[in-house]
Amino acid sequence: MERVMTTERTTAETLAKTLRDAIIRFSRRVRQARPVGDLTFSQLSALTSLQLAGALTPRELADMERVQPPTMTKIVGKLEERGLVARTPHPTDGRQVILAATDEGRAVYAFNERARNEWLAVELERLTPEERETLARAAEIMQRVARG
Amino acid sequence: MERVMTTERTTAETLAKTLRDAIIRFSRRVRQARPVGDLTFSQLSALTSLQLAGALTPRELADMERVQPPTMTKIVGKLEERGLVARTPHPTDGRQVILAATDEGRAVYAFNERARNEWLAVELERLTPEERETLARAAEIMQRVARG
DNA sequence: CCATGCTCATTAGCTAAGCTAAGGACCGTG
DNA sequence: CACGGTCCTTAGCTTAGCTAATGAGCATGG
Repeated sequence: MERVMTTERTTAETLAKTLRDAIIRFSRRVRQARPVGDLTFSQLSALTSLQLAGALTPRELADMERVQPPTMTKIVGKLEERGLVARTPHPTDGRQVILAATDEGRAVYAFNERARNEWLAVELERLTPEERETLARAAEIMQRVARG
Repeated sequence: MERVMTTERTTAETLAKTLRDAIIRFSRRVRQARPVGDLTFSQLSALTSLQLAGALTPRELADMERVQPPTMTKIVGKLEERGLVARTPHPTDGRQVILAATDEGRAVYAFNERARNEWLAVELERLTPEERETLARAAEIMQRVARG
């Protein structure tokens, strides 16, 4: 029992390091392939959450995206500058605002949903179906871990 | 054939989005769990590469880490401030320097190799062996994709 | 030996995004 | 009404990503 736990622990630690390294390299590579002017990871992720949820308060969006509210204020500020997100007063609470994707934001979201020229999608296309399946499963596991 | 390719393309695009979302959430979560004062992802990754390679020029390290040289200059500067990395003149080229981990840097690396209290390692320990295997395989695939 | 083109690392300047602390407006409750 | 709590934003700081520029140094050809 002690030996089994030690083995699992060693495996988990090695995996933690391996995963961290892989993610940082992968993320950098994807970022480098992003055309200048396109939305950043954080912006696109926020827009996606907004689109899927319909409308959210900044607090809700920050929680969903796993950042603190001031960070989300900044990200949303950028999206708003680009006309992709709009704010309206909250119906019942004067402290709050409601964020929602604009028509243009929805168009950008839809475009990203089917970005045929995107470097990452092209690279993933070159993997075997098994490898893609592995990545899909890993993504699901990571989302679960991130939710805590 | 056309249908198969369309299916693969759709799958790859969906996977690209899924993977991006998972990675950004996961990365943020791991970052939030990092004790104040610990090395950042980028710093730890650079230190790891240095440790494993023994010694590198800034250019080599930047290439290995997939960033531009000025970025690596900054990251290394931080590591140097903390006494984890040292510079020596290049033996034959006056333009270059050699970077290597210090004794302290090696100790930090070794500590991170077996960080038993690290949040991520603890979380990974709670997964099934199959799930860990999936993540390990995914990490390998991501490294390969990142190398291009 | 000299001129030239190239390479190296760094600095400068900018952007983005992460955090905590603080401030002001607003809400809910006793 | 007073108070405690919540909301979003601003302020201030850090880290890290990029491109452009700079000055030192190297390699090569004449």
